[in-house]
Amino acid sequence: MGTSRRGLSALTKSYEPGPIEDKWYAKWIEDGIFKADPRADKKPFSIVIPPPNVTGSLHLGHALDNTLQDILCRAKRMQGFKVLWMPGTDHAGIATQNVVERTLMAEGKNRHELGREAFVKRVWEWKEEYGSRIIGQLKKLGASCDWERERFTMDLGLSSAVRKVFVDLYKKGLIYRGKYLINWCPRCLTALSDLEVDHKELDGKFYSVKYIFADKDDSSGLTVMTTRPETILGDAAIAVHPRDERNRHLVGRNVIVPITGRVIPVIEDNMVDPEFGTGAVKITPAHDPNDFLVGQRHNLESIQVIDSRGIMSEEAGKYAGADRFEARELIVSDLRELGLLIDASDHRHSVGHCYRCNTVIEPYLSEQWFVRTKPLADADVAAVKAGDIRFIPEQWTSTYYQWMENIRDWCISRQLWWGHRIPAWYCDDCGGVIVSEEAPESCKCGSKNLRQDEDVLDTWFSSALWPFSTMGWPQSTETLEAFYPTTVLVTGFDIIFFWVARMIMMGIEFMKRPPFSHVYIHALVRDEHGQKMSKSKGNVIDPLDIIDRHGADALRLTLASLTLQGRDIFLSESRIETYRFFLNKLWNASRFALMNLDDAPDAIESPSVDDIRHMRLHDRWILARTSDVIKDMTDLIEGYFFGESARTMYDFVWGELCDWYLELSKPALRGDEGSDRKCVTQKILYSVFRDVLKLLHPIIPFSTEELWSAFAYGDDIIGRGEWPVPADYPGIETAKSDMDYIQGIIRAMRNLRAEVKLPPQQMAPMMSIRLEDESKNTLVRENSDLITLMAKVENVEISPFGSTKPPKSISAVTGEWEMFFPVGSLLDVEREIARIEDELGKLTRETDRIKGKLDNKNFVERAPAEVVEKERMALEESASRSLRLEENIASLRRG
RNA sequence: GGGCGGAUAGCUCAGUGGGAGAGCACCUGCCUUACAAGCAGGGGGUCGUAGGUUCGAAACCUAUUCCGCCCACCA
Repeated sequence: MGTSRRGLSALTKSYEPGPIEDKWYAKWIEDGIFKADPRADKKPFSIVIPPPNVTGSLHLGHALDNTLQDILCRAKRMQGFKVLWMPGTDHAGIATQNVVERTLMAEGKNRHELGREAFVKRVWEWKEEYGSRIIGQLKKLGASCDWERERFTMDLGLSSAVRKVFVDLYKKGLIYRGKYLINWCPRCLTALSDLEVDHKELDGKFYSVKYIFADKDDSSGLTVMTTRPETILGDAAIAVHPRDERNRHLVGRNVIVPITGRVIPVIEDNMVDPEFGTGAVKITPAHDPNDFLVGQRHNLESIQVIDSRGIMSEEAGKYAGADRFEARELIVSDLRELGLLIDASDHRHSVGHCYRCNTVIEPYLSEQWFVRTKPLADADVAAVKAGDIRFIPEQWTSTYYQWMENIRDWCISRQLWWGHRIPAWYCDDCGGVIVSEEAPESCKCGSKNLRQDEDVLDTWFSSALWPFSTMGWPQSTETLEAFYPTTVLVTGFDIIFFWVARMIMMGIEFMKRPPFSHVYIHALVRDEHGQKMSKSKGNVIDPLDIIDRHGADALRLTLASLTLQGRDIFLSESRIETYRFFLNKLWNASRFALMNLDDAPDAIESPSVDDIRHMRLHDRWILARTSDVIKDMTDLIEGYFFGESARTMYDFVWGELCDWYLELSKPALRGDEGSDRKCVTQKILYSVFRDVLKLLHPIIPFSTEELWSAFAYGDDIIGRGEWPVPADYPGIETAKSDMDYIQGIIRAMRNLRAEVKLPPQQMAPMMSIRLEDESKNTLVRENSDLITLMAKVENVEISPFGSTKPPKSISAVTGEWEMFFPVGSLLDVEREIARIEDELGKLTRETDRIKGKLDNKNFVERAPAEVVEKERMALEESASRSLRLEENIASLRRG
């Protein structure tokens, strides 16, 4: 007996995550296993992290997103890929500026007192202090990013990429500047893109207002309906539909705007729905997006009565200085007094809100920069249609098309201080505009009075470049060469338009290739009742708190298990416990195995083909099932079936390995030391646990790593280990159906025991069980005691019948105590040889077919290289498989 | 208005043509030398509704109801 080198004594009696996790994370970093080597001679696999906001603290969305990415990266490393997982953070313009402004406010200051330069400096300081917090939290989760490559969207390199992209698009005419009606947040005091507006249904009033005709002798008028009476002050026309029989006679007449007394024309425009309301619409070009378009078509004046702060402007006359909502009330009451308010009915309608501060958006006329998106979007739709980009689950494809095909120009300028300043300069002398990557010395007119545009870019502009800007673009780098395009993007559906679509846009435009071939869209994490988690509801589960109490592995396993394609995740504490219990089960099963390997020779190994002779049914069965699970897991990971893969392991480890194999292996393990039976069982434990730990490692890296080291499988930490390969022992396929049969019988017997209330540990001399088939033939008669049964499974006898399903009926009779239990079978050598030979035949025919194909000159020369390569690999594979099968036959004959 | 998803056990959800399942909760019995964070057994569902296809439907088709989400310029 060799000295034990296994770490049983080091294993606590139950699974305690705390100290293990920090220890292993430090070791992984020290060993540099997360580093991506672009020069490695391996197939590439790359992911760029969805950069969390620097303001952020790890929430469950991040936890899920990064768990899934980590599972993929770790599995791919084990499968022999060179893996790059690119980490970093986003400067998150408005969000970060708001946070820092709040800290200023607490000091009784505001950013304007500080001035732009000092304020931006202050944000940088804030970023240096807090920006790394989320990175530390990702490490807690176990994220295997290549941290040495960490990027920030406002790094020097990324900033120069931003300027280059801006200038290029400007030169191509895809970026322009102009005065348009945009979404404006009166609190943040900046423009927002259409996407940054949240539409919410609100209860409001629908006011019917009378506009008197301007003709001196006519005191009648027409009625229009509005939800925003305060904009009456900015009315420039009344519009009706050209084919509206009810109203078309009004066209050409003039009406008097209530309160202001301004005289405006009645015009015709297709935008009006003749069926809706009175069929006549007031047109306020400066305060409504539709009206703005009508105003442009008819060359109407834009009268701005609300300013950037949402306050009525000088143009609003006596209402000037009032808040827009106050003004609404005042005007309604004035209209009522004037007798011009016909009606005010309740009306539910959708109102835009700022996605950052929830303030009601004001359509606001101002000078902004835009990206002309239509020409870019066409190529992006084409890329998805051509299959260059695949959405998983597929249903998101149509969502993407729908948006891309109806895309509108993207307002990219923001009136903020934190962000990438727009690289445009204005000449105070000639009024010219210079767009350039670097600050120009002077204007074309020779003037040096140049001012840079005050605005910064939408934060999503820089994140749109993330997949290539982080890899060093616009320089050409080894990293880009090796890892662009990335393999898969993993993110939530909430940023498909904000981010995914725009990355595709920029990737195709600047790299000529889509930035990723797969987009895995995962669900939202909600609370156990399906409610969105929010601080106000008090239903937030903090992942860091979960990690503290249950460990990162428990959280990761829970999230992975609940991730089923296309379905939201409802999370609760009790659910996390379920999976923590699993970790404990795995832990204790490992302790059991280690205990029984402890007296094994040091040089323990996997079972060999010759060992099959000493195996019992359950031995062959567990090897077969392990092989199945390896194959399943490989496919499931490849297809992004996270929930299914976690479930597969859960069910296999708990329901098969622990519940059945470990129990059935006990008699052999208690046998004489060095006996063939004991030795072969030890080999099986050794090899099955090795494969199980490997398969679980991507999902629960910390605990598997700890167990791996306790098993002393090798000096290599598990992250460098290879992905397991399905073993091919003779006789294991038939073991599965035979085992099914036995399990059926055992379950039936336990059932019966419970029904007749047979105490545990007690033999039942007066009871036997008779199992019958459908024709009432007695198949099995057995004493019901479980221990006896186990002993019987151990001493297998040859079965006279070949049924693969348990008998239909079972009845208990009292009678003589009779032992007769022909369960399962020993390996039927002749039958197994015949089966293998049959398989070998099929394999030979397949080999011949491929050989023929490869001998065909046309095929080799004309077919795509990868197809030919695939066939070559298939040939190699089947050749080595034939060899294995022949060895198996030889071994069976020897035995 | 357009699009998408869901409806299966008390709860949360698997199950893509042939025995209705898991976890949690509940009941019964067990501290059996890996694990009481465990083991064994059990109760509980006309698979939203109505048609259709099929020898056979929880699954496929059609219609319908309810719930959730996304998009959209309904003044």
